[in-house]
Amino acid sequence: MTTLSRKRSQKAPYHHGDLRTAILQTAGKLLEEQGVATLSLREVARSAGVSHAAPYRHFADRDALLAALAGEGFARLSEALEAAGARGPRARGEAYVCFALEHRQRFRLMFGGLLRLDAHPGLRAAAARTYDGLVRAFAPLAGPQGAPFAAAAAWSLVHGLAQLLLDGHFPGSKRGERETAAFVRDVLAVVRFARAAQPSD
Amino acid sequence: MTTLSRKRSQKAPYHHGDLRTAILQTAGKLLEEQGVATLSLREVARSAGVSHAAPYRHFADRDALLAALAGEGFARLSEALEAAGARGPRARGEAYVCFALEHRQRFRLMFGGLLRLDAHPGLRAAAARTYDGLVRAFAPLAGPQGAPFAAAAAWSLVHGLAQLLLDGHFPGSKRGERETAAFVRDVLAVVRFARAAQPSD
DNA sequence: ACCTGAACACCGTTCAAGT
DNA sequence: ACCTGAACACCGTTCAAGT
Repeated sequence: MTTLSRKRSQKAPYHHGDLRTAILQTAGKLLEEQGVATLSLREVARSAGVSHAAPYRHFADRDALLAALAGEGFARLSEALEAAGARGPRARGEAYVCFALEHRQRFRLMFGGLLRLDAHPGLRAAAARTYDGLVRAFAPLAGPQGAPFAAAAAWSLVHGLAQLLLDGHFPGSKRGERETAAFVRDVLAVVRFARAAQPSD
Repeated sequence: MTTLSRKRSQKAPYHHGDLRTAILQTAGKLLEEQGVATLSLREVARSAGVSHAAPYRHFADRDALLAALAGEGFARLSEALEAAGARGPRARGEAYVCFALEHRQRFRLMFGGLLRLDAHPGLRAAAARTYDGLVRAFAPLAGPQGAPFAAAAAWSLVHGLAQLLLDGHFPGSKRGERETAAFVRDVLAVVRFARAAQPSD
């Protein structure tokens, strides 16, 4: 049943052309539906229509698949932040929270601590790009020596807000998208970043 | 066969007096050593010296044990925050980050999203006490109507900072306690909370 | 009341064997 | 090169049976 040479074989032969991509897609869908904890390699394989050993041709083990999914997540997050960042720092912050709320399980996988960044090449780099983007964005606002701290504070703020919203820790956070967006705006609006750090005691 | 009537039996009969507590302690130790992902009920039982089915007398399932561990965590976090809060809001924030760094896996369990707060009675209440303490602490600083937003912002800030530090997302965060504490101070020092929210566009 | 041992269905991982 | 099926050690959970 593939395009050029072969016509209507009964069963697809080995795979549908790119099993690695197919597995990542299937796993991504299952991840978002049910979370990391119950995401099994065997179910992914079943769902992709291959034997339970087939994924091992493309991923060293379950952790490697999870790391690939997290890597995709960091890349998409960076893209979303860069796109929104053009409309200013506040839009960037809101985009961060949006990403978390729209890809809940992916976000949890990225920051849940199941994956050690050091153990997976490329994953740390993908994560670092997110931070770099923030530092660049804050350089004009906080001055050269203040930028890393301001960027760290800003990232912490939106990251914590996203995480606590996901967990439902704020009273009344079960409301709709509209109300959540307003809550996010109001929380972010209350914060100011000082141009320079003060002596800390 | 209990304390009064029995002297030196060969083997302890059923358990060492309070299996529930023993399991919680063993599980807490194993959790901190190896993380949630690989914490198995069977290993806890083995490590506590009972059969693998014994824990089910005290916990409905693995999730219930994890929820109990998380509940302990929220209670201890609240205590630590109240104690430090007497020395001012900044000390409270630093105590939050300290707790996360000193109980890394417990903290991840509390906020990793493996447990749905609604599914475990008492867990949400324990978590809510943390937020309540923050709102009370921010009432004098941010005014009555600003307090919830300021408290949410403050919690988000220290929570995100803790989480990102745990994951090693800040360059150079592999240094010692001293340097980490200084970094935390500098990041927190850069943030100001406005008395009232401004129009958001 | 509290714990044990066997049993079941599932999983991650490996490996010889197939095409 | 890429995939399969059997196999192994492990796990969560249940349940009849022991004390």
